[in-house]
Amino acid sequence: MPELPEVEVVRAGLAPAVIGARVVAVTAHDARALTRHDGDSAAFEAALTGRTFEAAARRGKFLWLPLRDFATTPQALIAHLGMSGQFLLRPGGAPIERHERIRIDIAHPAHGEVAIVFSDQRTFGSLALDALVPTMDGAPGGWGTDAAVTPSQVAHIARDPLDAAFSDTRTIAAMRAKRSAVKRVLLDQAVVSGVGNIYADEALWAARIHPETAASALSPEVAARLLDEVRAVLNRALAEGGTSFDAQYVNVNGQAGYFAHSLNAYGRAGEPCHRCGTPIRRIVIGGRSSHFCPRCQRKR
DNA sequence: CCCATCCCCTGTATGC
DNA sequence: TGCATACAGGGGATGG
Repeated sequence: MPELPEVEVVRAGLAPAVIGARVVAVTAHDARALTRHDGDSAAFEAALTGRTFEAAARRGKFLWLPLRDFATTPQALIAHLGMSGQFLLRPGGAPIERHERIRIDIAHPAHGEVAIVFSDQRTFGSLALDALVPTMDGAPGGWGTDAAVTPSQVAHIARDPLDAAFSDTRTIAAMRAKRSAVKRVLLDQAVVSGVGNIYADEALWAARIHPETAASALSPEVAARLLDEVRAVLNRALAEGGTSFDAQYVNVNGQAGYFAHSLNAYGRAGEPCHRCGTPIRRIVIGGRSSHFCPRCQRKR
């Protein structure tokens, strides 16, 4: 479940099940789900078995579960869901899922035996064990953790707009330093994280900005308004459990979110704009489809 | 730095 | 009906 709201739904679902739980067994069915891991499947299984999860954290679209220290370098199990990754919580011994890639059997002091199933149709998602490194700004690494660390693979990812330590001022400056189309800049996880193709289109529609506008051409005020709309749409989607078009995008219990009903631009090519009735247009920017209202979102 | 292109995969919808 | 093609919410690598 790719974008921030969907990933946060997963993080929040995992947290109560995994915090304080000990890994009893790990089964990596498919090595493609370990492309981020430095080592083979056997090494991953061995390194994770016996460890205890201490938290469930997230920054942007990255998730990580910090592991209780073994008096070595602090580590976390890191996950990126890619396009179609899912974490499903199942009873211990539950049958294998259709696109199951990795299974982590845990024992929780209160909930007993649970299987964490990482399932992924398109295999762009992956898990890894990664070292935790200090954050640049000394603030907590992300949602769900007080520790000022992130996995090394997350160090280059900007804070997301729902992060308490997110800086509007710095993000606006970073956006305006780019001459690329604002749509591309919203998708650049090193500038602002957590925004994907759906919510970029929705925020631009709400802010009435044409997606091909150069980010550098936005005034500080307009950039600030765009950022406010990004935050607003992420919060609304989160409140509705995320956006689900099909069975790929579900929470840890396999349930879909409701935000698809609230979309104003994404996937609505040819349908009337909810503000002015003009048909929504679809163009390609940076190889990704972009949906906008040609009347409300003028290029200036 | 910026940009376009390609890659990793599987499944579904669409057009011929 | 079969077959080819386009497209899908991600990110990273590469070459110009």
